[in-house]
Formats: sequence, C-alpha cells, structure tokens
Amino acid sequence: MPHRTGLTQRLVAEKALQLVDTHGLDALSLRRLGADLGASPMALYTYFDDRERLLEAVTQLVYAEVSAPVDDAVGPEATVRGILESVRGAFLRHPHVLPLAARYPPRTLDALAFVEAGYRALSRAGVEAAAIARAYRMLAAYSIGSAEIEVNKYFGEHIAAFPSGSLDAPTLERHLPQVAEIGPLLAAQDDAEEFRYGLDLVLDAVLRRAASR
Amino acid sequence: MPHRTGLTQRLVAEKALQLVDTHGLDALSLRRLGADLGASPMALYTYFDDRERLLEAVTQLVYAEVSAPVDDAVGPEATVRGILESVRGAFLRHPHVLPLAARYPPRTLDALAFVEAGYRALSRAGVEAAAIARAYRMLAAYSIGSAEIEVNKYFGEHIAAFPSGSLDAPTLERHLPQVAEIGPLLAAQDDAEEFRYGLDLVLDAVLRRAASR
DNA sequence: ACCTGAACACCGTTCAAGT
DNA sequence: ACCTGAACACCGTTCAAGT
Repeated sequence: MPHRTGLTQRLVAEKALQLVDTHGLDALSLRRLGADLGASPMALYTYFDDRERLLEAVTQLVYAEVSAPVDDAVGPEATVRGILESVRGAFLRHPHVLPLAARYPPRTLDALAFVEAGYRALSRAGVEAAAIARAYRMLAAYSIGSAEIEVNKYFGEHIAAFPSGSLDAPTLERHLPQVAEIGPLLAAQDDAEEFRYGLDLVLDAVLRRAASR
Repeated sequence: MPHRTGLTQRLVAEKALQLVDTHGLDALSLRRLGADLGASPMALYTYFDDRERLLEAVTQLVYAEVSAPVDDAVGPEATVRGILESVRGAFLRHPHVLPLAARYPPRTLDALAFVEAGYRALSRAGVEAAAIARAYRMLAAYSIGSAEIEVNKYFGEHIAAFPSGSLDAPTLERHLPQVAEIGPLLAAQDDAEEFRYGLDLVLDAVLRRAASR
C-alpha cells in the first residue's frame, strides 16, 4: 500500500551524504538509501532522475559548507586563502565525496557562494575578469588535486612493490635512485603545511602577474 | 572442462585498458573482461586478487606511456615541462583512466621512469631533495586536478540550472553577479593554453624559490 | 504527483570441484 | 597453479499498477 513519505530532494540528499560519510561512496545504493528513509528504492526516482543526479546533489551540499566571507577586510590574498582552506576543510570532513568534486562543479546558489566571494575579493583587488577566470581555474585544479593526494594518501606507500615483490629495495636503488631518495621525503610531508606552501606559491604568482599589467 | 588460457597479468591488464578506453570504466567488469579474453570471470583471480588490483595495473600501463627523456639537454625547466605535457597527453588518450590516477600513484619500474627523469632534471639544476619533493607534490596535484577539469569539461556547463530551473539567468545575475560575469569566460578557455599557463607559473615559482636559498 | 512490488539484466566474490 | 560452474548477496532501472 503506497503512502506519503514526506521526503524532499534536500532530505534525500542529506541522508545520502550521511550514508556516504559513514560507509563510503559504494555503499550509497538506491536500495539502501531507500531503506534508510523508510521508503522503497523506487520512491527516490520521484526526487532524482537517476543515481548521477543524486551524487551531484550530495556534492552541492558539501560545497555549500564552505564559508564565504561577506567582506574582505583582511585583503584579497588572505580572503582567497581563507576560502580555499575552508574548501579543504569541507572535503576533509567528507572525504568520500571528494572524487565527485572533480565531476560536478558548484551549481546551486549555496554552493556558488564561496566562488562569488572569491571573485569579488579578486575583483576589488583590481584583477581583471579574464585574469580572475585564469586564477580560478588554476586554484580549482590545485585544490582538487591537492585534496585528492591528501585524502588518498597518495604518497603514503609510493614505493610499494607492484606486482607484489617485483620492486624490491635493491632493484629500486639500482634503476631509480632518485625515486628511492625522494620517496621517503614525500611520505613524511605534512599535508596541511604542503597545502599552504603550494597555495601561497600559486596565489603570489597569480596576484603578481595580475598586478604587473 | 578447464583449459589453459595462456593469459598473463600484463595481457589481462592490456585487454582491460582497451575495454576501459572504448566503453568506459563502468564497463570493466570481471565478467565482461573474462568473456573478451575467452575465459571465465573466475580465471582472472589467478592474476589479480580483486578488481581493485586490476584497476591499479591498468593505471600503471598509462603511466608507462609517459615519455621519459634520458638527458635534459634542453635544460631542467623545459625537461620537466615536456614530461608534464606527456602526462597530460597520456591521460587525454585514456580519459576514463584519469579518476584512477588520483588513487594509484606510479609504482612499477616502467610507470616510475618519468618520475625518475623529472627528479634527475631538477637535481642537476641544483634543486635540493626536500625542494624536489615539494615541487613534485605540487606538480602532481596541479597535473591531476588540471587534467580532471579538462577531461570532465568542468567549466563547460558551470552555470547550469540545478535543480532544473532553480537558477535562471535573472536570479543568477541578482545573487551572483561575479559568477554570471566570469562563467562564460571559463567556458571559453582553451584547455591546452590554460594548462601551459598554469604549468609555467608553478614551474617558475618552484625554480625561483629553489634557486634563492 | 507520489509511491509500490516484481522483473530484467546485470555485478564482485566465495566455494567446491576439476586438471 | 590454473581454471571452471554454481551460488550468494547484491546492483540501477523499467514497467505496470495503485492512490
């Protein structure tokens, strides 16, 4: 017997985010989400055309958590840096959503708030529209790639054998001496520190080029 | 009746890469791959512990396609730039493998060849080991993020409505005027040009900082 | 419009068995 | 070691039907 479930797009997406946070992206099935919401899997198609759209909505919820300062009293560089630290924070709180960030850009009003704030800060600093677009693309690439490296512990086991046993220490040392030397340094890096180092570097360069024209 | 299939880890991985290239990552199932190879799905477990390991092996094949110059007669900056252009090329030829690049770093001898070459170029240029590690992390983050933005056409439909109809042009213009202005500029960017612009910027900054100590 | 159960065409992986 | 078929516990989505 069909009944009203009282669901909305937002409620479904929020429950989905919970599910992803606690059990990972693969655990987000329409069947399981339906069960969590006390509805049939098919009820979800009332709110989302397919699983893809649901994933996109979940991503928007994470973007919406990024803090978007209303003014930039601290100056454009510090404002943009603060926004990007907040982006990193949001995806560290929701690490399983990160793979979706590269697929779905911010689209909703709430999700775009931090983008607007960043644009405004650069605009007030005298950066022209075309240069802002370039800066945003660069910073988006750096943020996404950087967060993925951090969340996936990309350098944590960089020199592991693969297939098992085929790359032992002596072989590595003989054929790839530089990799053997740098590998441990990568594994020992501090994620937060490296993120800031790279962010400063990119931000400095972007603002200097924008100013010198 | 069981029979010899003549398969090897490499042959299975290569067929898997073909499958992914032509039909996408989701189409790579053990059942379908087994059928393509004239074997039962279960035969593949002889060569890979699970689907994850197979995906990792596919990723290594793409890394191995990156050209690794044996000397850097053109200078360290041009050498590193060349390597990163080649990384971009490899993943543009295998776009469906890109999501795996952020999960699996290069691990095999062949896959690590370009990393070794890049390290060597920076090392010869007098960059110290710790600075090389920082540079590699930054460049890896930028390359992965940048390629994902390009492959996924991240900015192609940046201002699309979501959920459908909720973000019409007047609403966008009123609440997010900067987004409304910059959005079209992002959609019009040339991928190759922006990649090089950002790469130069990062590379300049990295080498300048490395030199000034 | 909102919701349902049944059905279709799939999955990865375990297991017992064969050579 | 290498390979098999059957079985288990799942998937997303379509469809016909109900309110």
